[in-house]
Parts: sequence; structure tokens; C-alpha cells
Amino acid sequence: MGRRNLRVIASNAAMAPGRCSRCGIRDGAICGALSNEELADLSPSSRMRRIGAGETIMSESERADFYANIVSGTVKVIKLLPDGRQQIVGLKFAPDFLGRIYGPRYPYFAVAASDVELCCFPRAEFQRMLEDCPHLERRLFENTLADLDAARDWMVVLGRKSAREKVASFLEMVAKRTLDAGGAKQRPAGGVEFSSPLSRADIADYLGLTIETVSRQFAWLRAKGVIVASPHSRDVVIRDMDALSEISGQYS
Amino acid sequence: MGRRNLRVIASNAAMAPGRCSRCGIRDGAICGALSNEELADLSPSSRMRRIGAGETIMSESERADFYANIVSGTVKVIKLLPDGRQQIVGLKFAPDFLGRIYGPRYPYFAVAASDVELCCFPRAEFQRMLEDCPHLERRLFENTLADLDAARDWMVVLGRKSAREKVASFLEMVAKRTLDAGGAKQRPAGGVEFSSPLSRADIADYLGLTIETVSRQFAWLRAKGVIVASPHSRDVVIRDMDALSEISGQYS
DNA sequence: CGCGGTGTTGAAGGCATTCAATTGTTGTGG
DNA sequence: CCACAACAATTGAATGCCTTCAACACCGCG
Repeated sequence: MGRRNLRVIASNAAMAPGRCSRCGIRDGAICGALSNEELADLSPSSRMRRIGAGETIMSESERADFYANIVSGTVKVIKLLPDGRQQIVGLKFAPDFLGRIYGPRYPYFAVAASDVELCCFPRAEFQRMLEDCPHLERRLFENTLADLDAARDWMVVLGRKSAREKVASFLEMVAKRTLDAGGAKQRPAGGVEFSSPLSRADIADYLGLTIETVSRQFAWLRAKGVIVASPHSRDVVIRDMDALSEISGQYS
Repeated sequence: MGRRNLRVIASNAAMAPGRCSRCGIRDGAICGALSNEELADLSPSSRMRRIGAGETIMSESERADFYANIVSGTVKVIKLLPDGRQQIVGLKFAPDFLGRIYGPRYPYFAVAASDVELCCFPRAEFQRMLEDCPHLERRLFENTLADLDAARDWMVVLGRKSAREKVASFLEMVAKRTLDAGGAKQRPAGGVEFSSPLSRADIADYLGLTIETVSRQFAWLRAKGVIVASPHSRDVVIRDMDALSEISGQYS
């Protein structure tokens, strides 16, 4: 239950300096808090990195020497128990920020759930920019508050929901966040179509369940016609969002 | 399971203006980030409030018009599901801070778990102080990061631990935090003595369990000699902290 | 084609919940 | 001071949900 192996570390080719002014995620990312001049200052030190699915981006034990924006892909934030059980404590999509300020250590494992593109800043440069830009610090503060709310929302899912409600909550959450990011298609009759960013194993680790239980709940939702999803596939169509919300316990 | 009623609201006598300079919790509280002059500026607008156990301090639905430091007592941070199930998503002790900046709403219920003394600041005054004092904002940011880490730590407990491990984790956490605050007695042979800040019902809501399961796990820990606790009492002596850590799964 | 990885499905078992009854504690009023 | 009510905690028995163990199906890739 919840014991899976973490493949560690990362081949990472340095890419061309970030052309921030043309960056597609700028407004959504923390960079949206910076003026053109400030961004021009930071831009030369940014580096693109490509991370393969399953690779570890940041690690609890080691000192994190960079910060990053997610340009594309999905990142799992993971905590481990000494015996190997694991719990996903956060999910990060583009254009989310990755890293921990005010301390050298990132207190979790950040692992690529899919192939990921990162826009990375060296620690020192970013810290300097942070001191000069109170609005950047504030933006990060607001991000952290959003992370806190998300974590606490999920505590309710973990602590008080049944397996069925958990899986429905997961689909609801992914649909919402994917729609916000423009990665999902709106379907007639309020349907939503997207591809799950997580494997069954990851979903289990996110929901505090086993793979088998997750699979069974998918089967049930499929049988009920709430979702359409061919077996062995990560593509999902939510046919009836209201029914899903009903099942998730979010609205009664 | 997890359905309990929230008694709402608060008789609250206004007390004498905070004598911040002699305040016992100043250094631990966010006020520790303020100079004597700054504190003298804020001091006149502070008000002491006494809250009875079970009363709601802040509410999800209503606009919070004040911020507060906890001077004494324990506060539960709660989230509710529409059907009444509840999950405690945070515990606050003295000298913790209560409130949410950058927005008019506090997104949880804050409920007194015991009788509580608060040092309250009107929203407007505090916001003004915040704008003038970047170090105060930074202190709050660091608090929020600590809250986030605590929430994510607890997600592991909720998602991946058995009932026995959960109860052991709870006792461990309370012992640690109570010791830090000086509210617990060190006993010979590494023992720790304290009084549980939460009822069985609250512990259940914190651990995502039922009251009965919590009670049974207490009975088991008692039978094993890991703790000493007379039934129907909140007083606990942890006889063997190492054994407790073993049981909690925190160290294997 | 065979193999590893991922996902599905079945059957059995265990752990936490549910339902229920009892005990202990606290506070109120006679 | 004691009786009583209201509440909190404990304990027992039965149920059920999720896990565990196991086998199999599907997919991509060498």
C-alpha cells in the first residue's frame, strides 16, 4: 500500500536563455509580478530544462540550488514514510512555481509525473531579485496561501471521504484545473474531456488508496455513465459534471 | 462519522489595551518582528478577548474584521463538508497567529478547543501596519510556510497511516508542540506528561477516524504500557517516547 | 514475438465503522 | 449533599469497505 520506488535524478540539457518577453506562461507565472525591466534583468540567468517522466526534480535531502517555473507538464510533490509508503501532497501544473524561499532546503520530493519543461533560475540570482522586488515576494506569498488552501482542501478528501468520493473529487479537481489552464475540451451538455496527468498508481498515492481500489471506482463511474473512459487509457470524458459533484460529496 | 455540530458565536468582553511591552508571548508571536516603536504604534488598537470552549472565532462565510494572536488556549481550524462531516485541518496554540491577509475572508472555521485568550487587532489597523513593515509581512510568510508544511505532514498521516499509527502520531505531535511551548513536564526516562488539548471527538476529526476507534487505540496504547492515562481523562503520560515513535511509523 | 509496465478484475480477509449499551464525569437544582 | 440530566468516553458485536493476494488483459517497445 503506497510503497513505490522513486527513480532519482535527471539528465538535463541546458537550453537557450529564456526569452521572457515572448514567454507563453509569463502572466500566469510569478513573472507576471515583474515589470519588463525587472524581467529583462532576470532573463539572462534563466535556463530551460527538460525533465523526463519519473525523474526527480528536487529532493528532500539535498540542497536545492535553483527555482523554477513549470512551462509544461505535471509535477508531483511527494512525502515519504521511512518504510517507503508515499503520499502525494501537491500537484503542480504550468505555470506553477517550484521551490522554497527562506531556506536552503525544499522539504519534499518534486517528481515529474509527465515529461516536464522547466524555466530555472539559479538560487542566488532569484534571491537577489526577491530582495529588490517586494511585489514578487508578495506574489509568492499569495501562491503559498493558495497551496495551503489546496492542501487543507485535500486533507478533507483524505480524512473524511470514501474511495468513491475520493476518485470523483480527483476527477473534479483535475477537470477544473485543466480547464483553467486551457488543456481540456468543453463538450456538449457540460461535458469535459481531458487526459489524466497521473497514472493509477499516482492517483492512489494522491488519494490514500490502493491502485486496485482506484481502478474499481473508475469502473463504477464508467458503468454508471458518469464518465467515458476506455480501459487502460488515461483519456477521460466527464459526461455529467453535476452527477460527479454529487458523487464527490462536494455538493449535497 | 465526522458529523458534529458547530456552536456558533461568542460573548466577548473588551479588555484593557494590550500592554505589548510586557506581553509574555511577544517574542514567539508575530509581534516579535516589530520594533518597540512599531509595537507602540499598534498597541493602542489591540484588544484582549476571552473565548469560551466550543465557540466559533472566525467563520468561513462571514467577513473577518480582525486578526488575532493566541495568548492562551487551543484553536481548531476546521473545514466542513456540505453533509456535516468535518475535518480539522490545523491546530493553533499560543503564540500562533489567526487570520488571513490579502483577502477579506478567512477560508475556514476557527473554533476554540479550550477556553482561549486572544489579542485582537482591527483589520484596517493591522493592514496598515503590514504595509509599513516588510519584516512583519515576511514573518507572516514564514508562518504560512510552516502551516503548509504542517498541513502536508498531516496529509501523510491521513492518507497513509493506520488508526494506531494515527493516534500515536497525534500524541507525538502534541507532546512535541506542548514541550516547545513549555506546557508539558519532562518525566524521568524520557517520559512526557501533558493534558490533551482535544476531546476524543476532536482527535477523531483531526485524524479522520471515529470516536470509538480513537478510544480503542488509546486503550491499546495504555495496555501496552506506552502511555499512562486514566480512562475518561485528558491527562496523558507518555512512558516510552521511542516506542511511540516506532508505533507512529515516523521512524522505522 | 516476448517482455515489462500498467491497468483490470476476482476472491478472501482484516481493519475501521456502525450500532448499541454501559460507565464515568460534570454541573444543576432540589 | 445527593439525585438527576447531559455529556464524554469506553466497550462489545456485527457489518462493510478497502486492502491484499492473485491472475489476467492490454499496450508499447525491443
